[in-house]
Amino acid sequence: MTRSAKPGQQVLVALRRLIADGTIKPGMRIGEIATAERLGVSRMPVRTALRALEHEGLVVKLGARGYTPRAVNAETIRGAIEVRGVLEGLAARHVAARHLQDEERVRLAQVLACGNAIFEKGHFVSEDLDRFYRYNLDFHELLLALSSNPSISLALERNNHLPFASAAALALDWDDLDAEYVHLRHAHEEHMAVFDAICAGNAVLAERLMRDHARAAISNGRIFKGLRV
Amino acid sequence: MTRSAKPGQQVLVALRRLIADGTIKPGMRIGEIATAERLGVSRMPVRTALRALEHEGLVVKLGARGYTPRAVNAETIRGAIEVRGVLEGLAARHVAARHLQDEERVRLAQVLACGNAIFEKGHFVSEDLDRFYRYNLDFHELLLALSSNPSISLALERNNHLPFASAAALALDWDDLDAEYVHLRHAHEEHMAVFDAICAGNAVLAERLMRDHARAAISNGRIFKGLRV
DNA sequence: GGTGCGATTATTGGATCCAATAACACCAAC
DNA sequence: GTTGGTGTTATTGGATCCAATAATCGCACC
Repeated sequence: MTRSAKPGQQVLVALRRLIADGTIKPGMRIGEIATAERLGVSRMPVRTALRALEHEGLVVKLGARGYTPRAVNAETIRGAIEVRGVLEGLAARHVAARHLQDEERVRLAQVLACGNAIFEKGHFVSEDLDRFYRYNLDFHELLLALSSNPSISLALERNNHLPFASAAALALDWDDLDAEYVHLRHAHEEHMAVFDAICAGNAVLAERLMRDHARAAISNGRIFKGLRV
Repeated sequence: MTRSAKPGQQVLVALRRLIADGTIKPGMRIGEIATAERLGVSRMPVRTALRALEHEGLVVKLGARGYTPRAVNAETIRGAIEVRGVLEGLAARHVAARHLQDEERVRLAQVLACGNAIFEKGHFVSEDLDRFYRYNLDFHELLLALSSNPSISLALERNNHLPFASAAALALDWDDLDAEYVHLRHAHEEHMAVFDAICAGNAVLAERLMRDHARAAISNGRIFKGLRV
């Protein structure tokens, strides 16, 4: 570990990376001692990190023989995305049900304006993927923040740790910008539809649109292209 | 701690109790050293337990000065129950959508038969509250198990740690058995309605009924009677 | 040759020790 | 009198050490 941050955080992010990029595959043992030596730290931060990852659902315990990455297949991800859709749908319903203050509506509109700015020139350049990533994250997070129900974010945290399950996971295809343009523009239009439903105070419509937004991510098979199933 | 179990589990349940019964109120500091001495164990299991409780959302960190119980008011609980309703609704929808195997339907019916047995004599004796508690838990857990989406259970675990938020929290009134009878019988009838919708393959109805089942727990003001708001 | 029991070994969980850090208090200077 | 800085102290995070436990390997007996 060349990073100079605190050992605890180092180990946490290092393990997440090792699991995410497949260096440690499901079925392989993750022992405290071996991991500690591998990362050049003591066993203690490794222990802490493993307990944390277990709580996040990224690893599972193997009795007295350490941990192993949780086996994650397409079905698991589909389920996690469905959970996200339902919870974000609940958030959208709440936001639509209580009438927003002007200041709050303006903040939402500003985020959406960022989205419009990305698409208005009619095509993508490669930086636009980064811009969309940022905009997309902002929209989803602001919606949760406006829902005034912290339990929703809390329940979502776990799913968001699973690869491909969070709203941040877009599985962007950096080679086919035109295809991404039409696809992500569609997602952006769904965002705007949710916004319209919220402004109209149509709670059930806002919820359904938000759910469909997640379902679109499921039916979009390209999400799984990077996954070894 | 007089218990002879493993220190780690001891500390975890001890802290949960101390927080649940109000011995440690929100705002009070929970330090590793003080807690370790109080429970007669080393600082290590206390540290582990506090990290776990933080992941569960029961305590929050106070910078470098330990932890404190998360302030939980009626609004928080309402939000958590709503999350539970949405997630259990999703489970019910899944169960209704895929057609159950006979063996699975029988298991559900058996659980419901336990419920019928509790109510058929037309009134409650005090043991019936325990029996209903067990039956209620079985029903909710079986539904989650049958949903074939482990992400739902995972997302629910956090909420279930909040007091009064889980399906196990019924806030039973041990003094007014007759009032409990009519109230819990209503809950039981809701369970049966969900079962009927599942057997009929009516997914949207099953989901709505399950949501309403949780909403009923919200509108049931007695849930909050034990809460210092 | 297979199975069961025992011993050894590896690995996690707990305790104690040490270092780094952040809060608090006190003192001095403006 | 107030404010800023410095020193002390308390508290968490990390490392090392120790004990308990479970798994594996080997040997003996059936």
